[in-house]
Amino acid sequence: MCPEDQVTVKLSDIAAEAGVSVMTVSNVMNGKRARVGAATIDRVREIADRMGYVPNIPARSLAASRSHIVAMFVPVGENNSLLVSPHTVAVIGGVEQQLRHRGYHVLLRGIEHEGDVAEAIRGWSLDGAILVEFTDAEIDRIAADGVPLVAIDSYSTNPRTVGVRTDDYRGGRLAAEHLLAAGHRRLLFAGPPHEATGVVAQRWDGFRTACAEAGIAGEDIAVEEVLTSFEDGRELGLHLRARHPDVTAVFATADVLAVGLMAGLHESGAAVPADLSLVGFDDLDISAYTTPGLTTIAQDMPAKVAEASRIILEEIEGGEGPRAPVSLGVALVERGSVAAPRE
Amino acid sequence: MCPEDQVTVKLSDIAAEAGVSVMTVSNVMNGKRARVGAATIDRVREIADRMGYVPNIPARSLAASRSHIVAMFVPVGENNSLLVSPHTVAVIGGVEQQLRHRGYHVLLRGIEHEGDVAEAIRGWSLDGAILVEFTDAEIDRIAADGVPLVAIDSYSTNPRTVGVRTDDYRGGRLAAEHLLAAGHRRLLFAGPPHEATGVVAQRWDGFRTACAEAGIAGEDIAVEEVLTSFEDGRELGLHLRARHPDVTAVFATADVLAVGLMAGLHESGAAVPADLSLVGFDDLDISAYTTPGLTTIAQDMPAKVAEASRIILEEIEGGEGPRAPVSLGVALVERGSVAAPRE
DNA sequence: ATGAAAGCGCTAACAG
DNA sequence: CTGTTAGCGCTTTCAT
Repeated sequence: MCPEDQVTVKLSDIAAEAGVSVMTVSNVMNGKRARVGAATIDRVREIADRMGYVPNIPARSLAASRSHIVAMFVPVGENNSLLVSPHTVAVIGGVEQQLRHRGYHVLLRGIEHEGDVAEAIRGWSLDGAILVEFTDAEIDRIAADGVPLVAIDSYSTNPRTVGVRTDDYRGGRLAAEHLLAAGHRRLLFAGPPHEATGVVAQRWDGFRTACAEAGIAGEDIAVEEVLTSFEDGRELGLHLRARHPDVTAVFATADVLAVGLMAGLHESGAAVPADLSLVGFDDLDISAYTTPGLTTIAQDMPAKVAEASRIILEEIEGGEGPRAPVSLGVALVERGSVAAPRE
Repeated sequence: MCPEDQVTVKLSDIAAEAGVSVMTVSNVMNGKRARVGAATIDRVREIADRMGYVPNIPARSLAASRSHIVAMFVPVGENNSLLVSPHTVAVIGGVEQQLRHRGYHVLLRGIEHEGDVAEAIRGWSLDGAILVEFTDAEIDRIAADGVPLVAIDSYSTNPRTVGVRTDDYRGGRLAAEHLLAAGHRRLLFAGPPHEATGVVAQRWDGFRTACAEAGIAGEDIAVEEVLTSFEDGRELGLHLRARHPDVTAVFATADVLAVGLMAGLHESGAAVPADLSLVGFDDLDISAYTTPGLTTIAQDMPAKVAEASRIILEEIEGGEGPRAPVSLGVALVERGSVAAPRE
């Protein structure tokens, strides 16, 4: 199918054909235009195309100790595979596209043991890596050196990594303010343990602060620690009214959780938003599909992907010096799950 | 952190330390146990650990023209990134885990142009590749040679690929039989165009055949061509009763579609299953969360992942000869979206 | 603007 | 069981 179906065309083949040295061809192929005459460039290009040249990536990586590969690391639990959350999926897919357009490749790698990260970086001569779904504590312990590391949704202060995340504090505030504006005073905060992840801690902080400004003390906010899953949300929903009879509104730190909550509430005979108002976080696709639609704090996923890609690329291609973490904007998306509290 | 923090420990360093040749170390590291004495193995192992040896993957790939890399190729539309469907996500995540445990690595690669596949295979010295979300027509055109290729959900007869898919024909039958058993006679089949993908063609075939056996001719089955998306399903749901006043049951070829349909029907004032029964396909997580729960044809995703991984690995490690495609089982999952037709 | 030499770290193939 | 000899295809460095 290809023009001249040589099994393997290499630089030296093109060099011979063009009557130039291997180095000249290499320079042409790598766009080092300053080092080669314009006429030569065109001729070499044409010959390479005609012969169906495909660069050998391992050879390039070995010689240059630079791979043009960026790894996406995702921790794997004992249970099973990776790519659990829709959020992670969006990040990985988006970053792959950005990097591909800039000539980089994506290695997808589940991490079982600490140390796998550093090992992979050395073994592959990675140009950079993006850490997804790691806890702050895990990121704190990362010791890989000399390679740009972007950590998604991290509040770790590990100086080797730069964090890219949503403005979670502001998101927490928005949720509280919206609920308070609707007239609610008895609130419940539902999410995973605060200490584990900075993300949740920030959302709690924003939520609590807005409440405090409205005269509601932190101790007066009910808190339920639940895992971020539909099932855990549903479970909580089933017993919510029994456990918190006076609560009139819930802020769940993730939409999956909120959607599960809604299902559990329905099952238990409670109506949303008539009996209980609900605000989620993320703005997943499914949040528009529930009945009622879920009012939620939307993350700016395209921006997150773009920033993560931009930073890793900049750091790889010459960037240096310490760099501040990036926080992306949030916005309240009103659907139908919030109303005034029942009298 | 590592024992002796050499920047780069290579085979020759270990060889020198152990007083053996580089080849011996190489053999030890690659588990070619037959070629090395037991005592030597232990000693070399110990030294390698102590020095913190990490194999250089590009070097290995170059020398062996074998990369231990399996690519996962996903087509990218003009629109944006890859990893769209939950289904694809599960496949990629699952396969990554299986391969990692067998010492292979996963390159995730969006495909923009035909030919990118063959180019990547050559350029990376890939050991194999898995094609996800390609249409049969696209797979027909793939010309890469000499490398095992597994195509997920493909009915292409391209002899260079081996298909791993669900028993879609049987799934179509199950859906029809369930609806017929509930007493429905006026059915609607909703899905993307049949010709484009073998998957849909098979489901239609099974559906139609079961209907025929019950005395319902193919012409008497209503058909709506819609894209596999929530929005398209919703759109259809909104106008369904107007367009097909006598239809009492719908088979949608995907759960996302079915869930959208359900939303549209609700909006239009139609009740599921009182006014209209609904069967989906896939058994996504969300299908358990709708109200009512969606009755659907479940795919055996773990089996799909396991088979795809097993086949690619077998083919890489010595397998040869033509191999038959694999079809995984399906099962009807009854939730609440099917009832007897209204009189 | 172009080329020659040297070697990246590893493995295949054969020799002992 | 172990060692030797040759590269894999490319880029670096330095010369011209």
